[in-house]
Amino acid sequence: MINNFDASPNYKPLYEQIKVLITQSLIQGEWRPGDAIPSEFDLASRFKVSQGTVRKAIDALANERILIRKQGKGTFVATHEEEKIQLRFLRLTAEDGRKEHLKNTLLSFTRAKADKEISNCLDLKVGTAIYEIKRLLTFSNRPLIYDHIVVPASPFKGLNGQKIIEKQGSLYSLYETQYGIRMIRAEERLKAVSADAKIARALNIKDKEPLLSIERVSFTYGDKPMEWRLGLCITDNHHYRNELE
Amino acid sequence: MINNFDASPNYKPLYEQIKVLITQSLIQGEWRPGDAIPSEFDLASRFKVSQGTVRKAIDALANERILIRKQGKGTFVATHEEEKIQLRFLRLTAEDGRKEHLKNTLLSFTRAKADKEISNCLDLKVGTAIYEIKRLLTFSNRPLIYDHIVVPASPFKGLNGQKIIEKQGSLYSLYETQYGIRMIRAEERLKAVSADAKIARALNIKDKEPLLSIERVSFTYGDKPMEWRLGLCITDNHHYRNELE
DNA sequence: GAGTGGTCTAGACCACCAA
DNA sequence: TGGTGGTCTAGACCACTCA
Repeated sequence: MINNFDASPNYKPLYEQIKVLITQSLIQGEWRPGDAIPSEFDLASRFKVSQGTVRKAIDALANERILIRKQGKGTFVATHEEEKIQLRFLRLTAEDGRKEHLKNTLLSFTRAKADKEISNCLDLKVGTAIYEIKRLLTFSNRPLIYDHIVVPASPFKGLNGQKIIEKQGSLYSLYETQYGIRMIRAEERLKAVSADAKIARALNIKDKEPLLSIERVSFTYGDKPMEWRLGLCITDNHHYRNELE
Repeated sequence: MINNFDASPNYKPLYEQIKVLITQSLIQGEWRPGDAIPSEFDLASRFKVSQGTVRKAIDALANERILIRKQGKGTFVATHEEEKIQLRFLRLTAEDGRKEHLKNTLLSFTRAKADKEISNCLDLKVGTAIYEIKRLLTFSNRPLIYDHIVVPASPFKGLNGQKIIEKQGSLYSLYETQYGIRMIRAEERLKAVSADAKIARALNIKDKEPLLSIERVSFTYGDKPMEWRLGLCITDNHHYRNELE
C-alpha cells in the first residue's frame, strides 16, 4: 500500500484502495454473506494503514449497504436474509399501507440459451446457457405480479424449480444462501403497458388493463450484472414507492 | 455546544448537532442557494468544535446534496440551477437514450383553497390558500406529460402564470431564484392508469391508453412538504429510470 | 472486563484555486 | 502565495455486547 500522492497521474486515496481490497475479498468469498469481517484494527494492521483509514473505507461500503456495522459486535457482510423487510427491491405497497401475505407460484423453469438482448443485458456471449423462471406473485391471495426472470446458468449451477418452490422466500436470499451471490444494486426501467391476452389470463384481469412494467437488471459485487427480470404489476390498489434525493 | 455523553438520555453526537445548526442557518436564509458558506475552520471556531467535527457534519449534508463542496474554492449551498441535468427529479428518458428538446406549456394557473387531501399531503390546514398549476411537458415537440401541481400560496406570494411562462426552465429553479426555496428530496408513488377523455385529448392520444402516473410530494429544508404534483406520462417510447441500492 | 464499533480532537501534509 | 477542501495518522474516550 503506497501513498503515491503526486507520483502517479491516476492517484487514488488510500481508503479507496482499501475499499477495493475489501471488495476483492468479498468477490473471492473470503467472507460470505452474514459473516463477520475482521475488526477495524485487524484490517488496519493487515493493510498497513491506520484504523481511521480502514474506517473510512468501511463507512463507504456500509453506506452502499454492502457491509453492516453493529456496535459492540463487529462488521458483517450484508444479507437479504436479515433485512426486516424481506424483499428489499420490492417497492410495491398497498394503497392503505397495510401488510400483506405474500406467496409465489412457479409457472415454469427452463434452461435456454441467451439471445442477443439478454446477453447484452447480462454481459454474456450470445448462446451462453441461462435459466428462465416465470412465476406469479400473490398478495393476500390476489395475483398481482407476473415475473419473468433470467439468470446465467453457470454461477447458479444446479438451480431448479424444486429449489425455488421449497425456498418460499425471496429469490435473492436463495442466491445468497445457496450460491454466495449477493445483489448489491439494481437498475430499473418503468413503463405503463397494456396487458396482453396471456398475461391478463394469468393475472385474472381483463385484456388491455394497464399494468406497471418493471424491467430490472441486478448487479453483484464488482458491479457485475447477474439477473434480468421483467415484472408486470397490477396497480389499481397498489403503488410503487420511490424516494428522490 | 456540550458534549453530553451520558448526561442526557437522548444523546446526539456533536456532528449531528452541528448539522442541525447548519440546517437552521439554511432555513433562516443566512446562506441562499448558490452562496458559499464559511470555511470549515471558521465554522469550527464559531461552533467551538474541531474542524474534523464540522467536516463530518458537512459530509452528511453534502451526501444529501444539500451542500456542494468544491476543492480549493469552498462549500456552497446546492442549487437546481447549476446541475448539469437541469431537471434533477425528472426521470423520464427516451428508450434510445438520446437528448431531447423540452418545452412546457402552461394550461392554467389558479388560486384555490386546500381540500382535505391536499392539506394532508402538504401539512396545511384545510382551506389554506394554494396555487394550482396545470401544464403540458413536450419532448421534441411531442406532448408526453400532463402535470398538475399544487403549492401553498403564502411562501410563493406573487407567483403567477406570467412568471412561469417567462422562466421556461424547471419550476424548481424558479422556486429557488425567486423565493429561496430549494427542494431537497421527494417521495413518489407510481402507478399504471388509463387515460381519461380529458387527459387523452390534451396529450393527443386515444382514450384508455396506459399512462404512467407519478404522484410526488417534494420537501424543503427541515423536511417540510412544499409541493404536490401529479404527472401523467406517455411511456410507449420512454421509460422512468430508477436505481435501487 | 475485554473487544468491538462510534465520536472527537489535533496536527501534518497534499491538491486545487484565485489573485 | 495564501486559503480552501481532502487525506491520513495517532490517541483518547464513550457506548454497546457478551462471556
